[in-house]
Amino acid sequence: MRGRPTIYEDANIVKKAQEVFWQKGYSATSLSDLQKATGAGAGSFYNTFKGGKKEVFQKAIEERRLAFDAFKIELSKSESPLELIKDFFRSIASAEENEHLKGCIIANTVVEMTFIDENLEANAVQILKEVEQMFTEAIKNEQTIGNLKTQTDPEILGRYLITFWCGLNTLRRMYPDKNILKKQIEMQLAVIS
Amino acid sequence: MRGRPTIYEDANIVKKAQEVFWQKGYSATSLSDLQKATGAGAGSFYNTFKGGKKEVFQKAIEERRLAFDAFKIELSKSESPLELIKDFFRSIASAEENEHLKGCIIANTVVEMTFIDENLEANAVQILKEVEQMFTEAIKNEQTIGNLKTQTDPEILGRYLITFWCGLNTLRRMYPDKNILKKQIEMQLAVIS
DNA sequence: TTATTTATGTATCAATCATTACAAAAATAA
DNA sequence: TTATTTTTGTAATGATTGATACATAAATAA
Repeated sequence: MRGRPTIYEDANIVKKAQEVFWQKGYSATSLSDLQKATGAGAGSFYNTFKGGKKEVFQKAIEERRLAFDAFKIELSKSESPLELIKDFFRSIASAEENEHLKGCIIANTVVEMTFIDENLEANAVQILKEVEQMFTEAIKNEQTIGNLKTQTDPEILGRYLITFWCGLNTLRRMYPDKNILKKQIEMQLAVIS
Repeated sequence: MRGRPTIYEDANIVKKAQEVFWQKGYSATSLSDLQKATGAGAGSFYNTFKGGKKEVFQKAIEERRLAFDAFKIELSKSESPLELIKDFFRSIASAEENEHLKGCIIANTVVEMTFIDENLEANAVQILKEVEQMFTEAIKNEQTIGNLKTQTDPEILGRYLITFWCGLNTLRRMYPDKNILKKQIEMQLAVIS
């Protein structure tokens, strides 16, 4: 390969940019913020991402989708997928305060982008729907096996969990407190049993 | 009273500005947006609100708090407060698509302002906590009277409802569909019975 | 070595940002 | 009428926005 070697790798820029977007959202994050966070100047930045700020944001969101996909694979290998999902919720309680305040970047994006950018909005909604689908299928399977008392439509229960996930996204900011969150999470998970 | 008469009344500017903030949030709303929406030019605008954009936003949020307070008074007069609260949730389902996409301006603000403006954030969180408190007390009363089967701590159930409220704020955008929302709302309200 | 290619750093762009300055308009008080 | 007060509209402010232009650095291929 010819040419001056790359210092600022794409993946690393996206990773650093994601951190900023996660905290401040899309609109409130300036290119100056991104340059400070990634170290890359305007030259490198626009050389790597012709689409500018928006493209990097999209990549940051896409990276998050991959994280969900990885969890999905873990789920498919698990002997008790629903328990894994429940533990996923439970793990929220013990997160650091800073993590509570950041919340879920996908849910944040749905709220922020509604009248701002149709594509970014639809993208984020789609990811949440995929997560919901993951919940729904896990519940459906457990019901089929006979591991669940509740016979409520798994579609409703899946939506219940994604609604909870999004509600938790705000509740964590209201109460970034381990004990409060833990109690709340256990209470809501008990509905799926 | 001396001086040129006011064309753009404070309350009306706030009302029109609120509509824009509700849709686009704080950061993505420019003063140009507000001037277009309110009709008032920079002169009138800064003459009325010395604090500029931020002050108008605060006033818009405060107006929303007043709406909640009005509901609280209605609640105190009602013979079945909990049922009124439930109907409040049920009424969400039949809102217009545009209303779904706007969501709850307070919940939106909590999400948007976290790392942007400490005061606006804390303000919005406080309002959500007051609404939660309203839920909690209504539930507590019904339990005392003996109208509720569930003996779960009313504090937990109040938080359950505010979590649902915030979750719904995102779910409505995922599914701005009357039937889907209605089913979901009934299912979640059934927990409080 | 020399030509070519790619990445980087810096200067700069026009556009927009929130805000201020200020003169004219439009009312009342004297 | 004239002085005073307040609101309004417009022009301008300096700062910041996202993005581009371009020379230079730093590598490989010929």
